[in-house]
Amino acid sequence: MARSTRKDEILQAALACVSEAGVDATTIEMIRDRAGASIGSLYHHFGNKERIIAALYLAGTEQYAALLEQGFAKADSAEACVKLLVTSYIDWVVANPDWARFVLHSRGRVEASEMGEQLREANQQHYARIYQALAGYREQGCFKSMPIDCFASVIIGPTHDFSRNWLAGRARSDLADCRELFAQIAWDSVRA
Amino acid sequence: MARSTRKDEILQAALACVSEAGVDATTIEMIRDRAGASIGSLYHHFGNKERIIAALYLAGTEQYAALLEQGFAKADSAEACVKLLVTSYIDWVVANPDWARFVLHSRGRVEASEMGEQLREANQQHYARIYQALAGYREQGCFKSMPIDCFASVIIGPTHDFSRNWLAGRARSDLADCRELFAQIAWDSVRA
Amino acid sequence: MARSTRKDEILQAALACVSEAGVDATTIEMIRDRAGASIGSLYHHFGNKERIIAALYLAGTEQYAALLEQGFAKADSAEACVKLLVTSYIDWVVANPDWARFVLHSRGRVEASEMGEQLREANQQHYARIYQALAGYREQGCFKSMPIDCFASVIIGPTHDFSRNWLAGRARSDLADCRELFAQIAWDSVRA
Amino acid sequence: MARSTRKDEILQAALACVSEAGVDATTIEMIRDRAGASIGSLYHHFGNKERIIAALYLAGTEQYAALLEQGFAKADSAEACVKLLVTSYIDWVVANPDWARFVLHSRGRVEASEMGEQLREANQQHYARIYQALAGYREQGCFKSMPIDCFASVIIGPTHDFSRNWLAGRARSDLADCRELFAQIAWDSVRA
DNA sequence: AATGAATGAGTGTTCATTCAT
DNA sequence: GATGAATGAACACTCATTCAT
Repeated sequence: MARSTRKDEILQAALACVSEAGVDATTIEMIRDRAGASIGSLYHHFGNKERIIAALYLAGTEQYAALLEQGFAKADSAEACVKLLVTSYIDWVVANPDWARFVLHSRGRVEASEMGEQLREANQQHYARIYQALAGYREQGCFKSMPIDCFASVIIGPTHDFSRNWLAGRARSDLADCRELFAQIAWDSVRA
Repeated sequence: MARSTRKDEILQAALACVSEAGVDATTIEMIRDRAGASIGSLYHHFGNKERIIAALYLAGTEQYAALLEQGFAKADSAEACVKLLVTSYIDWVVANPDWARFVLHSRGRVEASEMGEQLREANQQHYARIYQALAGYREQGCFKSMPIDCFASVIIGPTHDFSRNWLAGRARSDLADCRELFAQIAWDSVRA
Repeated sequence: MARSTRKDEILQAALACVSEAGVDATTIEMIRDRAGASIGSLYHHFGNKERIIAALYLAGTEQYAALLEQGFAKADSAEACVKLLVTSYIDWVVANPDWARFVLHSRGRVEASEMGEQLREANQQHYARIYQALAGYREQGCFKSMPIDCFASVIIGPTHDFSRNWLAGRARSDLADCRELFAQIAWDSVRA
Repeated sequence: MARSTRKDEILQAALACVSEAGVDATTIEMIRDRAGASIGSLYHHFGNKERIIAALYLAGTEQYAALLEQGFAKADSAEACVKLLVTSYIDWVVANPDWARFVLHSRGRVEASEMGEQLREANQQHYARIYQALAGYREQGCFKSMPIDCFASVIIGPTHDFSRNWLAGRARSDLADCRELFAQIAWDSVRA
């Protein structure tokens, strides 16, 4: 999709830096060094640091959204949809731990940045897509009645929490092994 | 407990700064200004910025641990214990949103710091206390069988996730109103 | 040899500062001010203060080494070689009092620094060159028998000592006027 | 002589610090720590850092002066006097390497300080004493004719130079072993 | 599109010194 | 005499950003 190799190289370098050192501790110089590019090049392509971080964030969430979209094509029941939210998230985290770490820890900062509006918009679309997929089942009374924001946290909360621990190296169990468990619990927690 | 007024003033100022601006954006100068102390005084009492942050973190988690400890005194069933974990967490977050925001976002940074070992130790004790409270019920078969780290995430995950959103101003519902809901779901998710 | 004007300007400014105030009392700001450069520029070119000092030191010793090398081309007797060590040192000090003051007072500090190894290497080459020039005469028995390190101090010691005093403004006599005296004494002290 | 134990303890601690780290790198806090005293105590006894350093310097030179004075009592010839200057210096350096290192490297700084005048006075007395001891022999024509400041450097220069190298760990030979050699060379260099 | 020298406000930190107890 | 909390000017250094080439 992206033609400019340079731009992608920079983004990859930025991800590696951010994953190792955290967003704040990552400097333009570190990214430049890792990308094998010049400072001028970074600024030519992205304008400033904030926009590099934002681009990284959006690229990360797009990946997950794409994975989810694929899943929705086949999910033909309330149960399948709910479990899909969990399993596709876990699949994405397992496949992209660096992206996941970054996205999980940088939401606040990107939201507060110059690019926050763009992010919130993307996020809204993301949630809208999910709610749209579930709206029918909801009206049919497939789910326990609860506020929509609680509903989201009940489904994905345990997965988020465990993923954070796993990504931080604090978990004993392997995330991939918990796929079915968390999916089942999510479904049990929200089914009517 | 703490005698030194100055030290506490500094810590309070640091909390306010960190809560408004985030850890990285908080400068020594901001804390100094807010505490009405001198730079030298900050360094006399804490040595460096990292140690101020770590002291803040430990003070925050101690509060929650104390609250939990009170609750355990009265919780006399598996259900009560599980629900207590949720409700006391929510109560603490609602009562101390600044501490909560800070603790929730700075764990990684403090763990990676000079004081990380001390923190991990405190954390271990914290979890040990919780597991000890639940161990008896576990052996009696009160809970679904699952890895211990998943067990923890299943109980507290939805609460953590929703609390994050609420603290970031992204929730429509009020956290306090979800107290019983999350407690009940936690219990339903882990009961045998 | 050096192309970068900026780098040389900074070094010249550093020499002036160090000569007036001493190494420790010289601040980056003083150098920056005198060089008419920005702080960033200093750090862009040298990395840190220590490396500025080390670069200065090496440049200074290179000058003297070059002067000595020129002299060796013409010195064709033991006496000429020994006297050359004294006279070229005095000539260098008289011509470059700032460099000399700095080199004489900062050897320990540079040796103890990050760049110490590089300095010791340069020094070793310097001494190796001198010993090589004298080795032949030594074997022919032109010199009194004494340990090599004493030999060096006997030749250059009075000159070093007086140069220190002269550079510190403590000498009544002028260094240049003592050229022949110290050269003759050096030769008399080591000749067989 | 000094009654106040505290004052001496502080001075000893200062010497140790200065010897290990250098004057500039030695902080009041380091001295305080080593002396087992309080900051207030240091300032009570000495007033400020500069005066601690100056006191240290003067104590060091007094030691050497006392040693020299003892020697003069027995030295009854030009040769004995000249050799005494060398041997008593070497004896003092060997017996007090820390003091020697400090004195050798801090003269300029102390001279430039608030206490500089006091030091210069002490120094003048020191040299006056030496010149007085040699004046008679000088008039008798025992020495080569040369400026008085060159005379001093010719006698003590090799010893100073070698002592510096020895104290810095750069000498192969041991200083004590060179006692007679340097004394003899000094005498040979200045005798008529 | 790329380069990298130059910029300078801002950061954490140090440390001699003061002074109330 | 002794203590140590408090002070704040001064420091080395960082780093996002600009811009001429």
